[in-house]
Amino acid sequence: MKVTKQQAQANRAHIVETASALFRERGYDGVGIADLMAAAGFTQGGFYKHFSSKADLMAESSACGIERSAVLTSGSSAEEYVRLYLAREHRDDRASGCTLAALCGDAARKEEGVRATFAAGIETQLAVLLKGRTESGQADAEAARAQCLSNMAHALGALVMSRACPDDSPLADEILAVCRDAILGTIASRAGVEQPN
Amino acid sequence: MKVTKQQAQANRAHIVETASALFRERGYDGVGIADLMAAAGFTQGGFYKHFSSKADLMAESSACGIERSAVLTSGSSAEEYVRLYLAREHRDDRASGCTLAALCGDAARKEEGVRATFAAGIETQLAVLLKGRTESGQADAEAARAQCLSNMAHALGALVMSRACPDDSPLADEILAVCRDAILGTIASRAGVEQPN
DNA sequence: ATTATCTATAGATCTATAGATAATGC
DNA sequence: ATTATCTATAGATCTATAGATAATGC
Repeated sequence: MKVTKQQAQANRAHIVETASALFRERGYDGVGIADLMAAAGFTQGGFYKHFSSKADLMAESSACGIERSAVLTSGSSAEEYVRLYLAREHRDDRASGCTLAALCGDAARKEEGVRATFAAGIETQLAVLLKGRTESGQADAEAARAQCLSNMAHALGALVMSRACPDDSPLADEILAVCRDAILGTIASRAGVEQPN
Repeated sequence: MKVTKQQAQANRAHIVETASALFRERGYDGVGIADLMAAAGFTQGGFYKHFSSKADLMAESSACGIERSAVLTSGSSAEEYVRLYLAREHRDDRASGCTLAALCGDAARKEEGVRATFAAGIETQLAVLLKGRTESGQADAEAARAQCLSNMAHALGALVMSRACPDDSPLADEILAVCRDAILGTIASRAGVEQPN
């Protein structure tokens, strides 16, 4: 029954990734330890050799999911990012979509450890969005940070509002469309102002 | 033990309001029937003479909470609304704050009935925001609707992101501040364009 | 007679632990 | 000898129902 240390580490990582997807899909309270371990191919009893508690796993799997999408999107332009983020495909696929959007409502009610992970994740995603930009002055750098943070909140709000609507609701699509255009507008107006410099 | 029909109706309404606040504070899955009924001053057994199921109450209490804030905010200007919505006081008081923001993440995973309530609530709130405005043409009316919907998503996103951060986190305050300024900017620029007409 | 509320409980969860098993690792 | 995983279960939930109680409503 015992496996090699290397295999045990791989099993642990697999449990974290399975949890990341399941939590995004059903919420922290919608996934039991037995559910999760079965989905990962194990029985529930083994869980506590890997994690000290469910809250411990909530923080670790959320950090993993946020890190994963930061890496995935680090090559995209701001415009591409917005278009993909506010697409129907993303809205309808919570399990592999944005962790911040899928779980921020749940995280707000969980212990400090989970929320610290979220704050760190927001900073990680913000760093990705700011990566291509090279503002010269202090004031410009602050303005760039403010604009990216505002755009993140705008896109996240659109996604969670759209998901709260019934399936195939026109309103759900309208929300994505109007916010996509509004955010793309802020990106375009910035390009218009800065490129001439 | 029995009470008058009038009293029973009042008791029912009181349970709905208690549920509305508790759900906003702890989420749908964070409030049990026994919890709720005790908070309202009853025992759990009486619940099912008033409601057919917990899901039934989730939809009704959410509709009640959304309706309540629509009425409350119907006298405010767009600017006042944004300032109150993105204030620390609102962020830190989920129980009496925006129902859409407090529960949209939960609602996304609940049955169609709850989500239909949310879509209707978004339209209700949108109607309040558009009330003072009298656009002449079809195109202007559509643009006004798009802008209000976009601003709603932006503000809601800022609130839920801020709430997902640890208590007293600088990032949580920063999110509120940058989004408040960004949204106020869209309102001011509209005023600048339209007032000269 | 009807019924709003109460007490009590059935049946199904869920987190976490205890102890057994069978493989690794020294 | 150690330990990753398994089976089994304790103890605490939670939704919903059954039946008793004591008041209203006709």
